[in-house]
Amino acid sequence: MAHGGQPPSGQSLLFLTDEQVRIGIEAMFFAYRGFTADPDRILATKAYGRAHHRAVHFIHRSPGTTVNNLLAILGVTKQSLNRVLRSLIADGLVSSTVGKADKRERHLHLTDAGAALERELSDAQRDRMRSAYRAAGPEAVAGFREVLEAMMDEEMRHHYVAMKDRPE
Amino acid sequence: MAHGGQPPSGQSLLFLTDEQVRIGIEAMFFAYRGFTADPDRILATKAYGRAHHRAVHFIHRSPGTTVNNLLAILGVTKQSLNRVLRSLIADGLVSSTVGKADKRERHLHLTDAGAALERELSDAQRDRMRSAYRAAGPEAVAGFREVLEAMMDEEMRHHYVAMKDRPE
DNA sequence: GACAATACGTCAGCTTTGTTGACATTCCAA
DNA sequence: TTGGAATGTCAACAAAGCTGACGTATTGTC
Repeated sequence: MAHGGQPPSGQSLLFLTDEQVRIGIEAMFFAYRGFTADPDRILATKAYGRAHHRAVHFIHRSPGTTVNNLLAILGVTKQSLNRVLRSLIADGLVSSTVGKADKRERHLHLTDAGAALERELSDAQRDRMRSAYRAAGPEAVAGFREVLEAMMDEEMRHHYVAMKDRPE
Repeated sequence: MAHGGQPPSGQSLLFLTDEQVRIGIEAMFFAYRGFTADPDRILATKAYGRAHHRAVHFIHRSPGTTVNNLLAILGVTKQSLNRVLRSLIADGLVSSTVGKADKRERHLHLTDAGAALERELSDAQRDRMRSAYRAAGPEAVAGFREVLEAMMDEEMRHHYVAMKDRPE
């Protein structure tokens, strides 16, 4: 199981030692904290949480998406998502309209106010991400994304690739 | 603020467009889910949660660490950490010993049972991380870590660098 | 047309993990 | 000896996840 300080089988595999992998694990932990810190600060002033941010983000990204589709992307139960959507709709940030082809479906859109919140949150998160990108350089960014993509569950990778390949 | 589809000022800055940065944000979101998925599955069978995993991980990493130090690394309140530590101590996974130099401090160590749990969780998480590393290659891994480090808050980066530079 | 499946919403109750605030204890240091 | 730091505990609460059950509207199928 490759425990302890055993030598790697070749020079080119040094990056696969337990020690190297552990550093990556800790990097993910500490970086994710930074990743969410700025939006969290904004949300705390508005009685919303990270769950609201995620919903707003993906509704912005896929306008008109259905509840079921959002459920699959976020990976939570409908009861959990419903609680979030209810407050966003009640506060006039998200609109829910009955589907034309299939009237069972609800299509979700951001209102102007919802779009404003989305932009405020995204700006904060993007600023940090952009700084990190600039500090690390384009080749590092390419590697960053490759490793993250390889780390995803199969289903999440499908969602990710589909969104990535669809221009904004 | 670089909104919309405006052209970047130069070819080399293409990776800094809002679109590129947004892809990175979504990659972080989806990848973090995979990152925690395997340990979460194991923890669910043991009446523990992610908070227990984090405590066990960093106690393993810094044997004898104090409660205060752990608090700074984990970034939670002492009450929240205390709840987790109490159950780990009660279950015989962690030992808490009064400090020799400063008897106010408690030094935390994993017991044999605690070390066994740590290894079980780390093995699962490392397997996925190692697969991702192998799939992406050493240069991608270097970029991955550069971007993550640049994304951290200043204080977290200090913790990270200190741990990174201290061999296991 | 009857009936099963789907999409959505909601109620109730529970868990984990975070938060504040208040307060006691122990110990070090000025 | 007194003040402050480190630790721990109790209580109350909130965010955000979960399961299970149920209702309604709509759609697809036999």
